[in-house]
Amino acid sequence: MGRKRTIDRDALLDVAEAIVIEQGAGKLSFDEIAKRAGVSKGGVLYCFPNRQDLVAAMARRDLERFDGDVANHKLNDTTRGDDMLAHLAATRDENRALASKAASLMAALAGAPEHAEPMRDHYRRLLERFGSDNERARTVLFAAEGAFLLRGLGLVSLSDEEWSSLFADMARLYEEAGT
Amino acid sequence: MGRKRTIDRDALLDVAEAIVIEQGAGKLSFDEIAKRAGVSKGGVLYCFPNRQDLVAAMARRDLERFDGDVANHKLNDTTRGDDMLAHLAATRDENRALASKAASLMAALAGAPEHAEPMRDHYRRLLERFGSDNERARTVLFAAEGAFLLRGLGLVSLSDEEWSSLFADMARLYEEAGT
DNA sequence: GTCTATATCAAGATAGAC
DNA sequence: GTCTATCTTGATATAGAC
Repeated sequence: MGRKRTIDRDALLDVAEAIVIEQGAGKLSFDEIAKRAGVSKGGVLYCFPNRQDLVAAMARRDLERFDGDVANHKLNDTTRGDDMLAHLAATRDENRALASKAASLMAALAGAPEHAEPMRDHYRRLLERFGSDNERARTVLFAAEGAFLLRGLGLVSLSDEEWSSLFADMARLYEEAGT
Repeated sequence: MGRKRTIDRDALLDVAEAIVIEQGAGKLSFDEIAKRAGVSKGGVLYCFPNRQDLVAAMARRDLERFDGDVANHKLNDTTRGDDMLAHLAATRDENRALASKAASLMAALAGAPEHAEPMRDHYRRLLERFGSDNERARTVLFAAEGAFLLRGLGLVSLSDEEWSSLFADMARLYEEAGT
């Protein structure tokens, strides 16, 4: 067994994710992660030197998952391979618990310029891809993100029907502009 | 002098606001408020029994100020007394530092259902006023809030021109739908 | 190189003195 | 009604075991 036993970073992220989903980002602590993961607090801190790094890692993993969702929607859906329609569909279908966690993470990262870089990068790419030559697309993008964030933060409640028709309206706006 | 000397809650909120603007909501502490306001930490905690109450009070004051801004835009502007256009104009013109603070507070309140009530109320009223019979208005509202939040949280950067034209597009969308 | 145990320090909160 | 003293928790740093 030359194989070194190392703490599974990804498993720690799973645990952290569960805590955030259950109790919100505010209740996320190294102690709690350590307890649930069955390692020492120091072990957790060896993997993630501080809170911001931990949150940033969670956000990064989340963004990758979301990009995967978008790619799936591009292939399987009524999006006809259109990037924006796939993005809207992925945002619309995001699981509520995960959306709430994502919003919570974004909030936790704000004001930590250093660690928010993956997040800023995500939005930079979105704006480049959609917004540079198409003003309407940019507006639609902000509408989707606004709805996603406000629902995720628990600041608005929308029924499933309202949610669907909201995103349908966004898609309509986007497609009309392309005409 | 039967007049009891009481700590000026509003002055404490001013101090807290200054800290959040300078250093972000994460750096807001009772110690710092007490030091700057020249009272004891216990005195501050007497006025605001805990962190969430403090943040909630800041948010409430903010929302009142914003409502005032909207009212002004309704009177003075090219909004022709239209509620939505006034709301868009007020959101567009929000001072950057204050917007950043507001976004920071929203983030801090999320996940504290109890204390986020004024905020949820704000959005509930907005959706009732604008979104109940007009789907397009709802979409535009989310676009404005999305842009406001993402910029406030420092996750997107938009030039002044981009910002203006984004809000111009929202106003256009809203007005077209009313036709 | 990876982790545990322990120490330190900041900040929220409480009890009770004034 | 305000302040002092103190408790507790959690983030982070360090020392050194494996």
